[in-house]
Amino acid sequence: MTTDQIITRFPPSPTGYLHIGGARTALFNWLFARQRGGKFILRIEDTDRERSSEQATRAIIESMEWLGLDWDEGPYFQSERYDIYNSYIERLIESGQAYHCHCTPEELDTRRAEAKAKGLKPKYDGLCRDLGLGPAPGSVVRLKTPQSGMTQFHDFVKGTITFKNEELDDLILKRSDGSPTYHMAVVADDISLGVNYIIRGDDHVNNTPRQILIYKALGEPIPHYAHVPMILGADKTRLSKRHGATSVLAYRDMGYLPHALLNSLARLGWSYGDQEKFTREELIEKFSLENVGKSAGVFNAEKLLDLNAWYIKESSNESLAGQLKPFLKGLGIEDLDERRLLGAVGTLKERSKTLIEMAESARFYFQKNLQYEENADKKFLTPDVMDLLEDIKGRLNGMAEFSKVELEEIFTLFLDEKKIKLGKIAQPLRVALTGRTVSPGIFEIMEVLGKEEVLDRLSRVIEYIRAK
RNA sequence: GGUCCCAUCGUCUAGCGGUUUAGGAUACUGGCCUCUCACGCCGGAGACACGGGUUCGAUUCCCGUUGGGACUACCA
Repeated sequence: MTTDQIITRFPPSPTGYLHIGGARTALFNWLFARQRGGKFILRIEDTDRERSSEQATRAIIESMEWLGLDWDEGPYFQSERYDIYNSYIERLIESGQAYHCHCTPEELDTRRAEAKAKGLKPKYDGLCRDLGLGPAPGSVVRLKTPQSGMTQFHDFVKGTITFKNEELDDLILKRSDGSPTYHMAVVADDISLGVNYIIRGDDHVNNTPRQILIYKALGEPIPHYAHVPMILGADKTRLSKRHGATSVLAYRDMGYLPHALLNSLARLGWSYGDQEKFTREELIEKFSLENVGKSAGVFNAEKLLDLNAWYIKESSNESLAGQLKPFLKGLGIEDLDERRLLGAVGTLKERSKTLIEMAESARFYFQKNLQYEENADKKFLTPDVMDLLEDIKGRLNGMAEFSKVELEEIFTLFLDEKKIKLGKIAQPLRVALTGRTVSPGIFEIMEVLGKEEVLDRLSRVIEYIRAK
């Protein structure tokens, strides 16, 4: 049994950051390879030297790493593989499947314009096709495309797609400056790297017959194809900067968990019944090209936010604490007490949708000399709660075990004696301890803060009210 | 213009001829819970683009219309 190993690849061109559309393509390739025990290759398509940058390459790699999409081979750089492309082009010329063309771009333009004027297709007219020309300065190499018949392929998501060969023209394989064109480089790379499953955006559907023709001319086996629908912006047009955050790294910086993004990307275009949440392992196990939908979709940032909140809630305090630190640092909070951080995260994780939000909510735990928010101050730090706060302070001071359970007991007793509801004292207390009207439960906060800190903050607020 | 692809709630989607008063998620919304916020729970509103076929029966199959998208380069 010759079960060929499945080999997939992700070939971004380093002309910008990795956006979520590219990330999803990478994800699908990665999932497919991982599920089938295959190999996943990263290849940087940097043949366009004008637009490619090293910075973009770094951003792409950083994005892939952050998402945890690890590759088994590469990154390969097309700019370093010209010898390979040339050898394939030579093969094609020698076998008569490609030819040298001396038409200049200017000539082509005018002939194209003429053809268009006559209502004909603006494709290459084949002038040099049978001239048996040799290489010359400024000449290019073109593929001798069959002029009749069909090129057909089976697509794992779209089904069978057919093109008439007469629609295709003799595409250029090698430019006049000696560099390979996109189609040539892709095919040569995929052949030489053994790529046998090509999963890419459906903007490549029209490129597929051209590339298949190159495979055929070379006598190489044609890979399997799956064209996944594109991701659109909210206005249903192609994703671009004006659609807000589209780069993977932007989501990292906005405090999203990598798995939340991954999960959300997986569900955009792919589905598994009604299931919405998947672990990494489930994604690998359950992914299938058959369940990838055919139509383009709009990225739903609100849903991502909800997923993120859910994954934050599910994460361990330890893991969150580690991920939260850079965000706290961004707020100027550093060198913090590890125990308190862990406790803080524990109280905040079920009420934070992003790590940024969590960091902001966590501030009060680490700040000395809290600023009381103006409205909170006015509404809750009033003279009539002074006595209650004093009383509580005394009781807390007498506590040996400063835990949530003990605190609740103390308070139950206190409220009972004073014949008041918790609501009466909870908000003033919250403002005293956090400076704000919104926070985790007051007993949780007190436990995390610890007895000493709580007493400090109470003393301070009592002084503050008295001084008013 | 030509070629190719696509079309279920605002959005992501389930549905693969009858089991559907079209299900889930999110967002919106009413209520409950409650020390604030959030979570959670219960409920509401919200979709098969249109027109022809095929069929006993179409959201599901076929054709057309409309609408979107992609490609059409010596970009990738």
